Amino acid sequence: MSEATYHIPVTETFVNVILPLATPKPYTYHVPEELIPEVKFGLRVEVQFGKQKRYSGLIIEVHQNAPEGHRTKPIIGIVDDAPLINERQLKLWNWLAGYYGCTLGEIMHAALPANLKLASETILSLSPLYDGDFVHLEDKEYLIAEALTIQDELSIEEVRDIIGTKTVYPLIRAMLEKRIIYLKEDIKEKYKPKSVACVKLAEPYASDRKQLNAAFDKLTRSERQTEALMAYIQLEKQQDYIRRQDIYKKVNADSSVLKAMEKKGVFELYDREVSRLGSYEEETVDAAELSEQQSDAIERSKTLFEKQDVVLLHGVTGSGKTRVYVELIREALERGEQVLYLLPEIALTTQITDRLQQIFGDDIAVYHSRLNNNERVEMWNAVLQDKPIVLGARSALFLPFSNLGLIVVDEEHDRSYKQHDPSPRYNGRDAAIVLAQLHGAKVLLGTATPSVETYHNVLKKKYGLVAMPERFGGIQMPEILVVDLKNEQKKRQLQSHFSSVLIAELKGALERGEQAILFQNRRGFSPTYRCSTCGWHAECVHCDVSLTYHKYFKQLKCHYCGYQTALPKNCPACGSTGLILKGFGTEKIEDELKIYLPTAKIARMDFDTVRSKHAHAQIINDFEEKRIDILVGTQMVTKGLDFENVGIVGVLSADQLLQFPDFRASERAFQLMVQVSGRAGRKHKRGKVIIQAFNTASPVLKEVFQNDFPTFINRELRERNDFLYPPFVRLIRITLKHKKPELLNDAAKLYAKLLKTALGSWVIGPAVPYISRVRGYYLLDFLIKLERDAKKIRFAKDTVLNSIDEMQRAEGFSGVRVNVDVDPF
DNA sequence: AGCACGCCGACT
DNA sequence: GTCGGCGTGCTC
Repeated sequence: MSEATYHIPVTETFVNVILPLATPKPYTYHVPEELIPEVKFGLRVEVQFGKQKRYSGLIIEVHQNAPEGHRTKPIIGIVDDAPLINERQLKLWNWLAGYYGCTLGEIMHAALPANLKLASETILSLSPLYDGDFVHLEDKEYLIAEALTIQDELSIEEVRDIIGTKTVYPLIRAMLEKRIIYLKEDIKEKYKPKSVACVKLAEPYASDRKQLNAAFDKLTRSERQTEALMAYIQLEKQQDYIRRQDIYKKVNADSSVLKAMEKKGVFELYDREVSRLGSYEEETVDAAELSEQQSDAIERSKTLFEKQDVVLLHGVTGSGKTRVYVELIREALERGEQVLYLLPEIALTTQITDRLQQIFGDDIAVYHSRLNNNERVEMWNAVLQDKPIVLGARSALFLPFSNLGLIVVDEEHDRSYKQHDPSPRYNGRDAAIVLAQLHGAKVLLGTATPSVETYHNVLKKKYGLVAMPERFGGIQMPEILVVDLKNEQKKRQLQSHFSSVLIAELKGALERGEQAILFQNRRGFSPTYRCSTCGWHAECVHCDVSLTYHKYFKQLKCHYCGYQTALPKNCPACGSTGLILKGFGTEKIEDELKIYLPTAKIARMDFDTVRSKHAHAQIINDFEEKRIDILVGTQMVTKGLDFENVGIVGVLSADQLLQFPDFRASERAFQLMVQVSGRAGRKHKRGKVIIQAFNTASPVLKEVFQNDFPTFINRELRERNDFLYPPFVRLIRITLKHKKPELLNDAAKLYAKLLKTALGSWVIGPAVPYISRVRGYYLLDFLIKLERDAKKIRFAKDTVLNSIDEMQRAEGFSGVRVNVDVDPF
């Protein structure tokens, strides 16, 4: 043999992995030889990240390019058999990260169900090498060692609790060195399939029924066992699989009976994995017959879709938009395509889900915030296995669709499509349009009150338009009355917050057996508690907001951070006892209505009354079944509810809607008032809407009153154009946060300089926002207005992000938190 | 998001 | 002095 040993040049294989963290970029790991054939896009791999933590990350690239400048760690293992995401999803993620200025990790964190994101936990145990002599231990070491004799394992968090300090690592390291304890890093699969205890026939009986007699012969001595076998044979005819529980119920047996039969070789006991997602058991029904307007809308949508990707279905409340969606969904299914139907979270009531399930049965799955972590994983898997229709809130657009043909974005105008708090701050409607493009799918935006940007896109012919101006079944639009509260006050007819007209109409409705909905855009009893002598008012200690009085809890509460405190009897500033509650919320309306209408059954629907899991559905159900006469509520009562017997809808204070301090106040007020009006008068009779206002001169009120969308949209577009607001410009809001106001100011000055050097006069700020402090953090805002020019916008976003880095690199500013919000309103 | 390192104020 | 909090930088 020659001296030259043939060294086969093995090219190393690497994978780029995203971790569900806010780190800016993917990380590169090398792949051990034995795993090379298995790695591919979309699989989760277990990797070490940092000194000891391990995570499951997602492979987004497999390549042979060794990274320069640093070593790589190996991947520890592969978690999945099949990819968890597809390439289109990654494209969507990349678009979101680029557009909304966040990291892929943050997107991944938002996109994947919690139970698919695995992270290791550090666990302490008592070392078997340790002799158990506690004498030489320090106090804290003793505490830990003692705890470990009681329970075998401790998490880091538990150690912190025992010691009572935040820093525990030095202690842990010391104990490790003394070999008192050892550490293990556990990464556990969090998803647990649900299984049920089942039973089946053992062989040979399972495959050869003729031998069943022999089985019966084995059981002659036990009546129970014979019965159980008979029960099995009977159940088998109706069910695909038989739960042991089914047998127990039928023959009053317990596990001992089946165990005995297993021993005799008649039955086999096994556990079967079952879905947590309920299946639809009832017969599906045909959708209702189409009205002429609906057939026209369907035809027109289809024609428009030949040339356009996005169509707005502008249909008044009660026009039957859902019926149009149903038809278009059905046709997409017939073409073998998947459909995503998006709704704002709180409109995802059983009213809409039941209706669609009756039509589509098990073809539809519902994805909403009430699902638990295991159910979410099962939804994810169901979509991986090509579930045809998904109905869900905005996060449903992260599900692993392979073949979308249609996305319905219902209540397109609804602002809760925009996520505000944790990054990614994305708009579900806009992301849905991008997702559709990636699939070559069509988007149907539906609403009775189109958003200004959507309608602008219609006017620019970017989107098609289908209008449904008539209500279904020839029902009339409600009659709208605007009541001038100044006038009522002058005539001394105002009873608390109720005009004489409203009270009279409510009484009339009750007498006729009709129901009513009252809308007040504030929860709690009273939004301010103030001193009539010196003007002091109760404020949150952590936030720059006034505290709301909640009568039920007898507490003042902060709606931003949850802080609560008792009502002081004397003014903390001047000692005066002249403290008064000012303003009103839903709780007060409910309370006082009971005085004026003592016989009415009144209920309230707001954040405070729907906290528990089924409360929301319960209230809606009670209202449907007429156990409630008058429903008082916040915006919740405006969304996605269809009731048949609502004679009166009241808006208690239109002023509050119109006074909001941002450029969307008019738009939102118009939408809310029209939406809530739409709840009135569905069957047989024309409904009435009563809008109370002190300032009746607002053009928006007139536009609502006259049901005049064209005038509203024209006026609104003109104003947006004049004052440079969306849709004529793009907005980016940057919020800087820090606990120390002086430091925040200095950081903001530096940041302002950096931004303004690059972007000039488009930068507005730093400005103290409407709420200047939240949860102990002071806030300063920047607003950037940008021309709608892709290159300039890209440049601006890069500048925004780079300047954050630069600002934070400056001495002392690294602790300044920064939120970037693209299209913030 | 952790975790280590290093600086600094409040205790023995 | 030293302990523990907190700001800062880094993780393939």
